Amino acid sequence: MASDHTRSAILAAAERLYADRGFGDVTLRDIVAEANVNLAAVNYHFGSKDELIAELFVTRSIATNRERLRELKAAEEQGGGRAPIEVILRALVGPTLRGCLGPENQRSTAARFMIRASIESVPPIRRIKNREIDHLRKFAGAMRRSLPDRSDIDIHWGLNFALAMAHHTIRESERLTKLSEGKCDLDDVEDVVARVVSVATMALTSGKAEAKAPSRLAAR
Amino acid sequence: MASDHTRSAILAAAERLYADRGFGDVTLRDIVAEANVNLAAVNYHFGSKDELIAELFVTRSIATNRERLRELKAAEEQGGGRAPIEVILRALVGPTLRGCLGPENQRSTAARFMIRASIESVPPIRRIKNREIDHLRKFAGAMRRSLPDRSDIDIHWGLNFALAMAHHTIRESERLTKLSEGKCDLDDVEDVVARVVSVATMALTSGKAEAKAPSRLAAR
DNA sequence: TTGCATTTAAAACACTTGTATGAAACTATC
DNA sequence: GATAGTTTCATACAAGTGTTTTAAATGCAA
Repeated sequence: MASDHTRSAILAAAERLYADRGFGDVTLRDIVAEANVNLAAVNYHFGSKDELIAELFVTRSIATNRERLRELKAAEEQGGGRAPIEVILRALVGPTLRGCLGPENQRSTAARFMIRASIESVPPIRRIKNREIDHLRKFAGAMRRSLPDRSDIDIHWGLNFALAMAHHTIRESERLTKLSEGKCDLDDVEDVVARVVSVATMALTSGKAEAKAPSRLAAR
Repeated sequence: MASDHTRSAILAAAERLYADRGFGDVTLRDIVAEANVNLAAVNYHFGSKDELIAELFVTRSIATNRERLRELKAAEEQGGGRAPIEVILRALVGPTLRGCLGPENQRSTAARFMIRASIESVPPIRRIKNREIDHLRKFAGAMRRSLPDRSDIDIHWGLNFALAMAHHTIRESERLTKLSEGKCDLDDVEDVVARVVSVATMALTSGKAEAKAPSRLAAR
């Protein structure tokens, strides 16, 4: 692999095109034209179109997952094995939201690519997402340690709702902006994170086991 | 249009195949084989493949939207123009969840088709969904009337989060079941509705304007 | 340079896709 | 029962797809 020039040109061109026009109508010929390389180069370097897409997605998502786990681990170590639920939730949804929203990220190729991946759900990407369960289990475990009085059911529903709010906000960010006539500011990512964490925390702490220590809500 | 036999056979076959295998790998030839009709019949009766898909989706979603508005209108009339926020939220997410989850619905073709439509987001369906904004605006209006002290921003975030939880739960129902090892019971639709409504209500009533009348949480 | 593996190149392959065509079969009306 | 309009059918079409092939070029080591 002398220079990797062709290979990385393909990756960059593919990510750009997919980000702009979606997976549906970008062909290998579009990609190689954009990258100024030969058509056969894609199959030579990646084996198939699907493997190219998979590599693009894996690259971006392991970065996010690593950041998630880093934040989670740091929080649990600092709390002696038990992190506050808000911090856990922030570690869960923060990296994803920061990676896709925000004034600069909105225009970054990587961010737009990940939004597309979240919207269109093409087979190679779905396969990778299915392997994400082990990753999520770590968060379920941390949440259980943080809220030992809550049932497993509640924990999983809270996890589900937290991911729901984060992913849906990313995926439908355009519609939310239009619906609210620009009032909901998606460029202020930390505000979005705080809102999601706040609601998810309420979901997890309200009701049954609330008596002992009504956890402080995440900052507005 | 003598009998409509061919036309409805195509619709039924298409919905079944799309529900089972997704939009990605179902061709017109698959559909006409399943329906036992001629290939050209699809273009004759529907004009194009996209229009066939659109008709399938429109049929199902106007039913849901009508039910949503019916519940909303009934609630507002009963309350003299102001319905409790829980009831509004229930009208928003109830019909959708009931249409896609539940022990029988899970296996109904229509439900599985709508889940697919929610996951794959193919162009003709996306076009229709984009026209849904006016519909959602009616709910935003009702929510504003119900919670006059909340800012428009909060209202729209609440609306966004409610839809997020409902749609994500539908879309990722399989993963949630796997992740929770079957503990989260998605067959009990009314429990799911209650959970979503409860969390969304908290999102909309906590903090700033909570003082006056802390709304009763939706039943567990 | 010579030899060898890696990389690029052009072309064609094999196949699937949605759609269009034109004739045949059918249905209902006069 | 002939006719006009509708529906069905077999088939062809045209375009586009990812992938393969075969050969040429390139880079690197001996």
